[in-house]
Amino acid sequence: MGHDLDVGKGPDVVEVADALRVSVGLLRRRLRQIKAAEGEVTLPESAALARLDRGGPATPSELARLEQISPQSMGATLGGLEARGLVARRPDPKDGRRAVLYLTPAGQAVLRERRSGSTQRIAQALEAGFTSAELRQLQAATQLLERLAEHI
Amino acid sequence: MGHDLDVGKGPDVVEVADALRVSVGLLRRRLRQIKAAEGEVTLPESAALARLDRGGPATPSELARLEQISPQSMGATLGGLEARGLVARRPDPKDGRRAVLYLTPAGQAVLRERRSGSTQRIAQALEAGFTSAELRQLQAATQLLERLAEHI
DNA sequence: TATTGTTATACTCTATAACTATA
DNA sequence: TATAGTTATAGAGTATAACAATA
Repeated sequence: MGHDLDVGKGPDVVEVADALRVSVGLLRRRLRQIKAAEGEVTLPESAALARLDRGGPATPSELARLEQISPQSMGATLGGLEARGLVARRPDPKDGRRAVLYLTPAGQAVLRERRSGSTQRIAQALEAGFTSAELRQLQAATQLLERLAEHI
Repeated sequence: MGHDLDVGKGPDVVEVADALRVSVGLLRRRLRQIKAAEGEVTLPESAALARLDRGGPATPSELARLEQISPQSMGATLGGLEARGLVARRPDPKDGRRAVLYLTPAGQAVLRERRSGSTQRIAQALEAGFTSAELRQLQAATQLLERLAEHI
C-alpha cells in the first residue's frame, strides 16, 4: 500500500507470518539441541554476553528489556554468568538500587573466540550449503527479524 | 568461492551465524509471550497441525523427525491435540505398531481461520511496519531458514 | 509511593530412560 | 533383535508473586 511495487506482488502478510513462525521455531529447536549436546554457554547466556559486548555495561533491568524477558529471568541468567566469572557487577554510585554489569576479560574471550558451539555449527552449515547471495539475504533478514521482534 | 559475486562482498559466515542466533532467539521469546497471554493453540501444537496440513496424515515418529524433536515430545504435543479433538488417529492396517494421525475438521478449521494469536500479531506488525519489498525479503528468508534448520 | 533487584514457586517445552507391543 | 509408541521423570528457560532496599 503506497509502494508502487505492491501491485499484485506484495506477499500475503498472514502467509509470511505463519512461515516465519514455523521456520523460527524449527531453527530454535535445532539450536537448542546443539547447545544441550555441548554443554558450553547456553543460548540466553550468550545472548546476554553479546548484549553487553555490543552495548557496553548495563543494568539487569535494561538487559531484560532488550532481550524481551522478565528481570527475574535475566537475573537467573546473569547469576550463572557471574558465578563463572564471565560478567561482573559494580554498584551504581548514583543510585544504590542499581547494579551495573560488565564483561570480564574471560567473558570477552568467550565472545572473541566465538567459542559458542551453535554459532560455529550454523557457520559451517552456511558455508557448506548456501551461496553468497543467499548469505546476503540471510544477513538482511536478521535485521528485519530483530525489528519485527521489537515491534510485535 | 565459485560465485563471481563473492569477491569482497560475501558476508562473514560467522557474523551471519551469530546474528541469526540472536534474532531468532529474540523473535522466539517474543512469540512465546504472546501465546502465553492468549491461551490458545501453543507453538509446538500449531507447528504439528501445520505439518499435518501441508504434508497429509503422518505417524508421530515422522512428525517428530520433521519438527526436530524427540518422538516422546511429539507424543505429548499430539496427546493434547487429540484430547481437544483437533487431530485423530487410525491404526496402520499394515503395521500394528504404527498409528497414523490426521487433521479433524476442527483441526482444519483452526488452521483455516488462522486462529493462532501469534500469527495474527506477526501479521499486524508486518503490515504496520514493513514495506512490501521487506515482506518479500522475509518471505524468501523463511525458506532459507528452514533449509538451514534441516542441514545444521 | 515507585523502582531495582532478589527469592520462592510454578509452568511449558523438551530430553532421557524404561517399558509394552508388534515386526 | 529392532521399531513404534507410551509412561515416568528430569532439566532448561521463562513467568508471576512476594519481598527488601533505595529513591
